[in-house]
Amino acid sequence: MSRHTAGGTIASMDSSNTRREATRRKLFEAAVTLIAEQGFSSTTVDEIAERAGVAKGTVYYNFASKNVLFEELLRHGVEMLAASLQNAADEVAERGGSRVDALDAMIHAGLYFISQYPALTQLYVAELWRTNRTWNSTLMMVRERAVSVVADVIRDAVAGGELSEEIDIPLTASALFGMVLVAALDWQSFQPDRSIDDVHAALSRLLQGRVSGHQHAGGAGAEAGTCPS
Amino acid sequence: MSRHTAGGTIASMDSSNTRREATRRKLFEAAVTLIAEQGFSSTTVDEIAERAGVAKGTVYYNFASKNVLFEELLRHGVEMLAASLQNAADEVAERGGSRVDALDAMIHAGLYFISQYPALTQLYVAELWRTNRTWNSTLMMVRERAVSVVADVIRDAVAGGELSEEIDIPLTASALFGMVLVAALDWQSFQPDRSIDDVHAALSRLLQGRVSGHQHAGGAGAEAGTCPS
DNA sequence: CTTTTTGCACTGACTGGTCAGTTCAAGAGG
DNA sequence: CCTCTTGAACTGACCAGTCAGTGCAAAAAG
Repeated sequence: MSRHTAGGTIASMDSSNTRREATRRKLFEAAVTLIAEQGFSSTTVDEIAERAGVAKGTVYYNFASKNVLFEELLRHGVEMLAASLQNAADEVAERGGSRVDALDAMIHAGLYFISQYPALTQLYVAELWRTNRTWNSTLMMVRERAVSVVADVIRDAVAGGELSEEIDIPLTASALFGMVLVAALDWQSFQPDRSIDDVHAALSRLLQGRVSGHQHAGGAGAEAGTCPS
Repeated sequence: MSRHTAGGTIASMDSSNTRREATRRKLFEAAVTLIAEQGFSSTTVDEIAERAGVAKGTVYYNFASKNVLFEELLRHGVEMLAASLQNAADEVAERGGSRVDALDAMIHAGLYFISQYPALTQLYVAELWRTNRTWNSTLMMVRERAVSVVADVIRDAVAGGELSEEIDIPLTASALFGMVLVAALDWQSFQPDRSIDDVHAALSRLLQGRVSGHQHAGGAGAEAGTCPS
């Protein structure tokens, strides 16, 4: 019989109240910053424990291994990001905005997320394209989860005629994702004083093709030389 | 004593066809793939030596330490990339193309470079935004070197009236860089069969604002450029 | 009410293994 | 003969994971 709470099953789910859950959260927080700074391999479990203010044994009481701690961290993080992006898109849809507006809102949400969790973002970028790593499948899933939110909106926009049918949906989603990712990391690293709206406006401008002053007036040659055929 | 290596950095510059230089190149090649796969910390010097087909002692005869080997690798790699981008831009300029054409050519050159040196690219992405690392200043320099090539062309384009004066040059350069980087890594990782021109066309389309089907009146004219099929 | 039991959550010294870097004598090569 | 390479043995630091033990609050027993 479990002496604590009535049902053991529920007790383990019950996230916010238990002492254990608080410890896990502290460990996540400690791990994410340390790993973002130093990388996974050069971050020691002792460091994580110290930063979290617990003993090393506690880490192993709460997570099966350093690897498992990291995987759960990745999963937890990407759920937050995906939810945040999805939410931004949904809000625009409810308000009756277009899909393109939704994409724009997602860029804003992405920028906001990165500004809130810069360490988590650094960490993803650093690990996402690495091969031969034990947690590769987790990383795959994580990437898919994030990019597909963007791809879905693009797909809807194409279906609704808002975007050209000729665009390459997965590639465009990736490119968009990368654009926001790298621009945001540079923003955070090198121009942290700029406002999010400022950065957002710059990216929007780039995307909407309003970068060029006199568009394609005479510049039809933009890719004339590059087309193979 | 091992000081001959430290002092011999310059000496090794002039001798480009010595036996030693060949060994160094083999070590670079071995190191870049291993580190891209596993990360710096979890790649051992023994592994690098084995992959390069030399003895461990040789590694330390040629490089002062594992760290120094890595730093020289980073420098060497970014010089190749910067030269490649610059070259693409210069060729367009010589042919009398516009700056926007030069940007487009740089995207192509970037894609090509990444397809040629995927491991090097992975490695940069993984390390570029990391803080608190011994070789941080090297990384800073490396990033600056690469992005500034792009930024310079954008600046010229703005000065020449080809691009709007309202664009944010450094941020746009970063965003562009990130777009190509992430799209290329996804291409290599998940759709390696696609041709470079196909990927290039998709990115050009995204950039030129011709993604949207009926948004900008100006974009309609050039729509013929659906090169891939 | 008090005493005892139970077991969760946590502790931190310890272990066994790994790895960067060293050393050096014996070649290889040009 | 001087530069470069080999290969193996060695050192010492560092680190993931273990385990015997502690503290505590709630439940059971008295």
